Amino acid sequence: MSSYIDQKAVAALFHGQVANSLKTLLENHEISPVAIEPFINTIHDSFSLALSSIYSPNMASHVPRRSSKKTNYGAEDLETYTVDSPTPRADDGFTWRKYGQKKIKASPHHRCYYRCNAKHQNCRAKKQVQKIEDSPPMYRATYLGKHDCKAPASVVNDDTDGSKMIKLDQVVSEPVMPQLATIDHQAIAMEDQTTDHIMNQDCDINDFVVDVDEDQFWASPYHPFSPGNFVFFDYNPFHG
DNA sequence: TGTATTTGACCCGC
DNA sequence: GCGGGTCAAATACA
Repeated sequence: MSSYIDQKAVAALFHGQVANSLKTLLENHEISPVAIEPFINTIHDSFSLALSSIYSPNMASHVPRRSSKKTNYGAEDLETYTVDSPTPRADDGFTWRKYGQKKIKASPHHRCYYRCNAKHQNCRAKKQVQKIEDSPPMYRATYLGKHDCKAPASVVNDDTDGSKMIKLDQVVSEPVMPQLATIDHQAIAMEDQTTDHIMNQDCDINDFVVDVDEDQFWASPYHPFSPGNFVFFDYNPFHG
């Protein structure tokens, strides 16, 4: 458990290395103060996420846990995990279709039910979103089951120095791949709390960490400043 | 007109 | 019976 926490914190800190890009842009006078804001938000949120990963009592919520209730109407034994976020984000890389909303007794807020809306793909993944705090606003998304559909992002190999590159199929305003990391054989979703801020400011920065052949890294396409370019933050705590 | 959302009813486990 | 999850008709919207 602590291993996962450390890795998540490290991952978030690596994410904060977007500061390097900001530094370069500032040195070259390439961007305006307005354009800087997404970077600042990214850096700020990355460190906040890192700290929360270490200290937050909610960190246990990121651990995959079995659903205690056996409803789901014939669904298989689903592995679930939860992600807390200050925004009720829906753009987590998949298209979700809302199919229900329920008032929960134990909470003053409604719980919303979504299922994967992948076209022509019989995906049975589901998602529940519920507001768990008012101030500051905090939402908890519970993901149930695995996606049978193809994620809207693809992984391609890069010939250079063994790096692997994430290529988004969608660009601005399209959903962002959720940050799925597999650590110790546990599926863990790492919420990118920064993406919403950035997306809301019409800045196309999509960041995610993936696990490919046990090598983890950040890939950050920095549109519109350097369209088509990806910045890699090699991250591999195992190979230190 | 097709698609997504809303919402009350129904189903199921405890 | 209660509470949570799902269904499906009605409604909204592009």
